[in-house]
Amino acid sequence: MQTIEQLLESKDIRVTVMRLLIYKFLAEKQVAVTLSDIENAFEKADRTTLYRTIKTFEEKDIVHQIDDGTGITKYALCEKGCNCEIETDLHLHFHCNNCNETICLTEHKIPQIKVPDGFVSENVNLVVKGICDKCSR
Amino acid sequence: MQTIEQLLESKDIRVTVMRLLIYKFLAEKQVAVTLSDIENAFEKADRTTLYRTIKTFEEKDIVHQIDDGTGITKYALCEKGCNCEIETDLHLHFHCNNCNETICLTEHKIPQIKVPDGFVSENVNLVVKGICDKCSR
DNA sequence: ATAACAAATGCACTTCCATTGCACTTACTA
DNA sequence: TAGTAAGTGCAATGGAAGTGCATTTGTTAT
Repeated sequence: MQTIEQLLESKDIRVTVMRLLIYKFLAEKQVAVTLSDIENAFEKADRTTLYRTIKTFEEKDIVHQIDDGTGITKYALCEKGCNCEIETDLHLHFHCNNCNETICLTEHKIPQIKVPDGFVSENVNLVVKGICDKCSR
Repeated sequence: MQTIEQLLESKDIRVTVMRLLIYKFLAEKQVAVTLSDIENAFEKADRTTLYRTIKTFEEKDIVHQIDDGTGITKYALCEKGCNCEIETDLHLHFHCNNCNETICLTEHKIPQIKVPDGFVSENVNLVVKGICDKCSR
């Protein structure tokens, strides 16, 4: 079990207090979060810092960006072994129309999508919308 | 073959010059367009009018909204028989990373997606990104 | 230890798109 | 044809993303 510090270092990310806090925040959350969510959780920190931290995490494949169709980009921690940069590893996201939360269904891989001749598929984004398990109970 | 006027009337949309023009514009386009695209095509018209016209069309299922991940919402005319409000009729969209255009692949239905127990799927949004046939030649 | 440098942070500002309120105009209806 | 409802145009707002620059913090080499 490696510490967060070790994880960050292994990804060539300098360890700072802010980054540790943001990482922990993301780790606690089971759902994808918006920048505003993070902002509200860290009222003392500047939005720019949070923004750039997330961008750094994204570049280094610590978080991945999710576009769930709400118009606001969300972010979620990559799971161990999540190779979100590799096309074949893409998982789908579930957006709850009730609680408005977006969840990574990591174990649900996206089926191979056929595109017409001449089209080259590089990337697939699949969002299922509906009611999540918490809300459907 | 029904005229555009008849189509609009059948959907309870009052026929106006502006609406006819916007409909024709959308019909000519083979790709999904942004509000700005429409705005540029009708420099004399106000942005608000275009915006609200599109929203009206959307409510009446004449156009459907596409979120291709560029952050800018696009719109495309529903094909005849396109029941975009019905889950099983969802088609996928292809976004070209080169020319930045988004195309409805109407004939490509989205495969049935399985979600975990407790989750209720109401809607599926699938965007494939890559290179379109025009750009890959 | 500390000077020097690089990276991280905070503040202010900008841009872009979506959306709304209100006044005015156009189109249907009695 | 007058009255009313809907459509349109102008102005303004708001939210989110992104950038420039000064300041602070952390790292490295002397």
